[in-house]
Amino acid sequence: MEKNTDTRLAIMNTTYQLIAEHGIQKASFALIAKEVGISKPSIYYYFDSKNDMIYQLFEQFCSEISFQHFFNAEHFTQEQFSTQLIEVGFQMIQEQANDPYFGNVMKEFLSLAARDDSYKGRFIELQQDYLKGFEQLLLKAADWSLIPLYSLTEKAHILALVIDNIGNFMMLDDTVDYRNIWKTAVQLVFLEDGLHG
Amino acid sequence: MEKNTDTRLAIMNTTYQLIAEHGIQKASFALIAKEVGISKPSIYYYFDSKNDMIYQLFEQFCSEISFQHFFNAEHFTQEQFSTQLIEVGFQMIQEQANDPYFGNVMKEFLSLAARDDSYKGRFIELQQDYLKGFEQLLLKAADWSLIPLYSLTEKAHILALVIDNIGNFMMLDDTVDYRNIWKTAVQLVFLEDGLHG
DNA sequence: GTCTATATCTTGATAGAC
DNA sequence: GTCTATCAAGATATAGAC
Repeated sequence: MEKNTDTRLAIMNTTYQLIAEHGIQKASFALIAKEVGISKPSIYYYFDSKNDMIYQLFEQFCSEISFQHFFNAEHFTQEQFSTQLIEVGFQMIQEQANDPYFGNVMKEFLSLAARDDSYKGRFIELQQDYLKGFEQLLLKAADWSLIPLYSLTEKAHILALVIDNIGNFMMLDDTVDYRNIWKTAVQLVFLEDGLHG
Repeated sequence: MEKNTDTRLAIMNTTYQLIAEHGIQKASFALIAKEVGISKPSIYYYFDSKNDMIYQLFEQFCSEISFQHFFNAEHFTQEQFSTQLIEVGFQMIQEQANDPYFGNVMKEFLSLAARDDSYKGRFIELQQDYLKGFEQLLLKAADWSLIPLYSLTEKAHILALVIDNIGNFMMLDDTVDYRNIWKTAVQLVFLEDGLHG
């Protein structure tokens, strides 16, 4: 039985928007059904329960914001390393700014993760991907003698913290030049006369 | 009529914990009353509605995490500036780590703020306090020629993003040395041969 | 696949006695 | 101030016809 029909996609897309607008709890099957234009019990043909449906949405959400999705180590060159790192950060900031639902949905999933270990575990994976991912990236830069090994891990984590939190700050205050913050963060990490043991 | 009784405090403290454990929606008046050891309608003697009560808790929560609460510009000296900044950050990290409910409650309020402008407005105030606060702090350091004016605003914002997000990351992964990340971030900002125009 | 009808539970809130 | 009793609304989920 093939269940990846248009109806199923319509339910998931509509739910994504309704979660952003009203939160998970208030995005009821009644509301979703009304918005999609079907009856409430029809949703149960595609999903076992509301929990099941929310979790499938969550899995899809996570796969689209992985470290690898944005930062591919193979695309970095010795000559343009920091410039490329700045550019990829810009793309990430832009992509999240272009999806008006992204921030709200993220906040909903984060509050879910605070109380549910399934969600929490997935977020831990995601976070460690970013922490380790930036570390691998800077190690590559160190191989090319672009930065020293000293404090390399801490620098990687600073970049992870900054790029991650820019999205949160953007939601509340859009008068700040976040691209410039990211650019400065990368430049500080790649300073020639940087921190030394 | 004096309503700041022990019962009122018990209700608020219990609610704070229950929100951390079950989220705002599932922290029902029935559950709160049971936990406090009173009947459900008794809560209405102290609060007009659930919204009223949650918002009062939110106001108290916000006042306890203001920039001024941690970073008082008058306590910084020319000789020990960066060391003091590192130390105050350590205290902030420690204080949040000591309250096991803090992170979860914060996530709940953030998801509320995504859909309610009253909450959102208060969070914007808080965020701008931190952004402006760090900027004022670095301006003071610049007056003392401890850092150049170039990229000063961006550096201040980097510090705000890092210290704020450390709390979020700590919740998911406690194997990372977050104190060292903060220390490195401050050191990068205060590098003698830093960024220049 | 999609529907109508309905069961069951939980919620925030009120009435009114003491 | 605190209680018992109760209401109306909204939630998830199921039964069963088409």
